[in-house]
Amino acid sequence: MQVAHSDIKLEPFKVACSSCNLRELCLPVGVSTAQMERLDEIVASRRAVARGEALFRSGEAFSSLFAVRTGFFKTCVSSEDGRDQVTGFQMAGELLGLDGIGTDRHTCDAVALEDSQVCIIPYHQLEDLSRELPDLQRHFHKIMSREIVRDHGVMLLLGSMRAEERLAAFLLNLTQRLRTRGFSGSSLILRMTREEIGSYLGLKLETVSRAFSHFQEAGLLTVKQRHIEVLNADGLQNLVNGTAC
Amino acid sequence: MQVAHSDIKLEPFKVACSSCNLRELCLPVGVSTAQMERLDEIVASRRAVARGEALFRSGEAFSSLFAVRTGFFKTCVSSEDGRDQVTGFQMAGELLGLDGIGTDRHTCDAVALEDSQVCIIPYHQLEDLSRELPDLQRHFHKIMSREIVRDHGVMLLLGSMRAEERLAAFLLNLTQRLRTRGFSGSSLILRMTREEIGSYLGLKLETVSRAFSHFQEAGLLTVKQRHIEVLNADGLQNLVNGTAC
DNA sequence: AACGGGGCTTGATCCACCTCAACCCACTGC
DNA sequence: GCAGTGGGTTGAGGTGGATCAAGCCCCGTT
Repeated sequence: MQVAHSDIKLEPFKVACSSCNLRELCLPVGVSTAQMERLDEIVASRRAVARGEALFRSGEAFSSLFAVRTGFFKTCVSSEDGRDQVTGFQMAGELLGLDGIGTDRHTCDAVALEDSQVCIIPYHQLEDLSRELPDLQRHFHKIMSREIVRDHGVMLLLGSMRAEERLAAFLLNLTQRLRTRGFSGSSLILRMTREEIGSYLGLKLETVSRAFSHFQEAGLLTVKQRHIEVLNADGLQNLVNGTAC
Repeated sequence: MQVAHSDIKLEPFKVACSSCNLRELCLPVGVSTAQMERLDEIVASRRAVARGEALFRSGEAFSSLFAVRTGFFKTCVSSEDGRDQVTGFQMAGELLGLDGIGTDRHTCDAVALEDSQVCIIPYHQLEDLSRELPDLQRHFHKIMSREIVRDHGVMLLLGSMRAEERLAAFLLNLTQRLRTRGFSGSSLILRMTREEIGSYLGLKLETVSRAFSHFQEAGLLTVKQRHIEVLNADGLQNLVNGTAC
């Protein structure tokens, strides 16, 4: 074993959207290759975030957006009185930090659930560039809009679904996003605890655990720790739709 | 009385952000008076929406944003299986339609809760103009970001608060926004039904009604139909904070 | 004045989820 | 190997809010 300098932390390689395999998922969607060089100029560095570490915390000054390059994050808001709510889980190609634009301060915490890397997108440079590149501007707006639509979907879930429906919807959403990224979509490893899932879904961890067990008994999936094997995605979908009672 | 043409519906007057009394709340915040003339060019018309009527519905093609000029709206999403969730209430100066940017289709319904007027903001023209006016661009981004932050707040509410805490938080939010608009903040008239409040808060209308009655018994406010008089805003705030059990 | 209806209130009962508690399992460090 | 620890499961019992149901109030209509 002659591994040298193995714990490299920051960009040993040039970061470049133009050569990134996530460019069809991430910020550069719709930006021509010629224009992407301009984007490469401003998205010039990466940052490693170890599991459990925060990329940013609520209250910190906002200056950059972050694109998940590898790994997995959660975002959570908390109220003064200590209430805590996971507002989302982010995987490769997804943007973190949009909440900070409104007040120039981050309004939530972003915590890595596994060792991760993010690309740093200096926000003011992005604004400047998006004035020059309409395609970039358009897609950036779409990303923000979709975040709003996603949030509305979560409100629907929290406001009107029962526990098992919520968990089924959550699992289908996860597998869908994994499939978009070229993963199987039937076999997945949860990066978050039952408690974090529960917080996201407005449930207690015991309820999440029971729902998993029940899904397993019903033959919808198998659970082994954090490893989930989805056996009957349609069954989960029916649950979400209220078709199966 | 020599009023002629009194039931004018659409812009008899020139619509102009520059002379609008909502300009400190609405899209033009931060835009200089010189630049505001450019905005006036694209925000050229208004639309009246009668109580109960939809400004737009989920699935319709998206082409414009709307700024509430007068009146009151709700937005709601629904799932295939008929679940319904009110995602927000909008008053003067607030923007409607941001959800449509992501997919070029509206993803929710916007319904007037009283006779209302909106200013029409053709979206592509706004994009074009915001490339020329950095102040406009910046504020537009802030508006979208704040919508995301607001949604996170609703998730916190839906995911971790009990019924009375939710209603208290809702009322404080409403009075806060009314105060920003120059209203008293202690006396308000609800434009929505108990059922709509319940949908927004993830509760049944009976629960909302009981919570109101309980608040009244506790001397926090008086309820007469849709007329609410807040007597003890701090008391409501304590409820939200969990200070008072 | 009577009628009708939508919105609201209130009571009684039920049940989905929470709470509390015990225990298990996988992993880590000694 | 063994103890410690954090995460996960499962059970028993409690409860907040849903559900079901009755009746009221306000208002517009006849």
